[in-house]
Amino acid sequence: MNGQGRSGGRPTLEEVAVRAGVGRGTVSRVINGSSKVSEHTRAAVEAAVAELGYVPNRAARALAANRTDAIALVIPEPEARFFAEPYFSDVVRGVGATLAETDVQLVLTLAGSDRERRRLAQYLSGHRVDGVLLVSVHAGDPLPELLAELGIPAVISGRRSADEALPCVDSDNLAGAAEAVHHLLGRGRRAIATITGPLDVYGAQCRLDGYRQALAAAGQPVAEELIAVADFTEEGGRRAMRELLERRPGIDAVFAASDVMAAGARRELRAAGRRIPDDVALVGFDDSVVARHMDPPLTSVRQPIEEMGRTMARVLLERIAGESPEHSIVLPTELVVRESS
Amino acid sequence: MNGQGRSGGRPTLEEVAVRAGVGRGTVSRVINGSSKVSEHTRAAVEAAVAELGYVPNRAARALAANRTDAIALVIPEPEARFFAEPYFSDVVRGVGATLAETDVQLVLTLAGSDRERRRLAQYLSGHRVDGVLLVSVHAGDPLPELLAELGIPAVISGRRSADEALPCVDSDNLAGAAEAVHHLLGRGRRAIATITGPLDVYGAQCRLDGYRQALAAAGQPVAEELIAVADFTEEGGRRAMRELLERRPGIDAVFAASDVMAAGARRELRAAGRRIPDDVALVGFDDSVVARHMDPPLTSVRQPIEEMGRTMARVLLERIAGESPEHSIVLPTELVVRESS
DNA sequence: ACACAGTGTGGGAGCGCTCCCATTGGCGTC
DNA sequence: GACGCCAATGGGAGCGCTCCCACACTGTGT
Repeated sequence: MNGQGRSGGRPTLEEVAVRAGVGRGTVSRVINGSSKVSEHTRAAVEAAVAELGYVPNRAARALAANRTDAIALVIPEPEARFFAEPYFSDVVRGVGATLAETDVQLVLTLAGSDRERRRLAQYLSGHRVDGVLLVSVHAGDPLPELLAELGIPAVISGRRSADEALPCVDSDNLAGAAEAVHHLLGRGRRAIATITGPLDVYGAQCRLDGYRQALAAAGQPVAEELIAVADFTEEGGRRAMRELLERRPGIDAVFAASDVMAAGARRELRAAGRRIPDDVALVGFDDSVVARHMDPPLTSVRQPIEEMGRTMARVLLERIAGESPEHSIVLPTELVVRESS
Repeated sequence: MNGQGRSGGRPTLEEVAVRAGVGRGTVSRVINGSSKVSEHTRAAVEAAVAELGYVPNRAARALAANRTDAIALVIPEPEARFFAEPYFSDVVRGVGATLAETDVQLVLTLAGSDRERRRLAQYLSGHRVDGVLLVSVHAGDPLPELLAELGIPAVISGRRSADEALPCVDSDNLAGAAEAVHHLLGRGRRAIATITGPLDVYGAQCRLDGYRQALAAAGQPVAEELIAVADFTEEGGRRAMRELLERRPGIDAVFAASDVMAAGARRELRAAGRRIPDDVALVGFDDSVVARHMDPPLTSVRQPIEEMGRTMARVLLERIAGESPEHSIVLPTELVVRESS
């Protein structure tokens, strides 16, 4: 269409300045949308930018301004796997959506093995990103402390406890679980069991609390024998279901704290000759693919994962900009009712 | 543990040089593992690096060396969705695994909407990455040409035709499909239908060819009425199945070119009162979560997605380094047999 | 008439690295 | 013993940007 700068390489700020008949500083001001530039000059610069097809050199900018315009999304690999399958892509989509409006790069960092985590720590020490998004942090994880120490802005999703030092964005695990149980009560179920995740995971704890609260709110006693602890895996869900059936054969509903565990429970129920939902109603959590394709399709609590991604990115950008927004954000869940209940 | 550089900020090359009692150039050579440095000097520099906790400033390096040490993974969002759910995370894991051994960053770029694709083109024009990984490129996509024009190294997965200009890494769609059909033949099935993806997608075409070849190899005629074209969606699979049953009620096996379409087909078969696998055997493609959790669990063709990611990254790095490795790599698939066949 | 803000604006001084040329010193050679 | 050669090293010159100080100019008040 037009010459992209005669002398070979990409055009530089300097060249734009010459072309527009102004100084470097002025072009820089225009590029950065900054303050005081006369309307006339601004127009001239913008024209020159357009003609030359000027794109700022990110490295030079980073070097001079001592920032990178990049944030890292840390994925603790092993977890990401069972944490509901589309979770990962949904988070990325959400984060991406927010970043699309800025000029910030998303750098993906996998930290599965211990070796990789060490690399990551090293990496972050190099201050190669302006901020960090942490997904599904685990109990003994040193990363949050490291980040705090290095003074790198960070936002967590899947907090480790009620009082997390870093800002958090989470879904309302408690309310979601409560809604699920409330729904089962509404269907006339009375012997409602629950299969929980590992209770040292805060989210799992919240879901159990939600279960308790919903029963309490309905004036129902909470029988401890109706609570089975599992580990978010299918096999764990199955085992838990077996225990529950042994302890209380009369169960007529199960709230599983994840779809995958619900899938395990379903297999066990089948094996025991229980029909779903006729004999036992089943509700899961996550609303993952598994839920949609289960037989019968599984009623499940949907988390607004993409929105969580968007929100996390937004909060992080605000933090980086030096604003101190809300410390903890809880997003509402939604019960998706299907044939299993 | 030790002082991280007394004067506040991160230590610089210069400071390491002073500390080691050598010149900047020498330190640079050591850092970059480059050529001629005496054993003695190298040791001194390495000691200084360790003591100071020196980490090279990426921006400065990028600016001076005119490279970025970053590659982009372009995700055409809308596609990524139905292209088997874990696809995305598996590719990322593979790519990450390869990059973990280098010092190259993975920058994630979503390009769902047309607007985003334009942004992306703009972005790439800025030469902000050393290379690009393209996943699931579509027929009319201008990206590959743009990249070629800009002279940016790139690698594609999911090529658009047999002779793609850019280097490709794909799974062996044809052989995978053939194996699936062969398997059905081995189970004694004779009226084997297939549900294909959109035939302007090269991979879908290959799978259909595999179906044809397997039948031909077994001396079976290929009846066109046993071929139904769909679109990789569940609903499409369902419709295709309905057509097939109308055209040829005696079908005793179906090879669907994706698990999601197989799920659609299963629903239709159920509705028609056909039992799986007793009346009709069903085989899918992708070996996604859907397959594992279907009822009955679905036999499916597994693609080595993570390995594809690893390979793509490897090939791209080689390209960037100026080597010209294999142009097109085809990775073997694997049939995972479950109860549906 | 003068001083004094207040806008816009130009351009020097780096940011921390790589590239590459110049320099050093040790050693083999005729 | 002078010469050449090469491995090893030092350090200047940028890379393209942002930051910020200094310098016009224009007005306004006295």
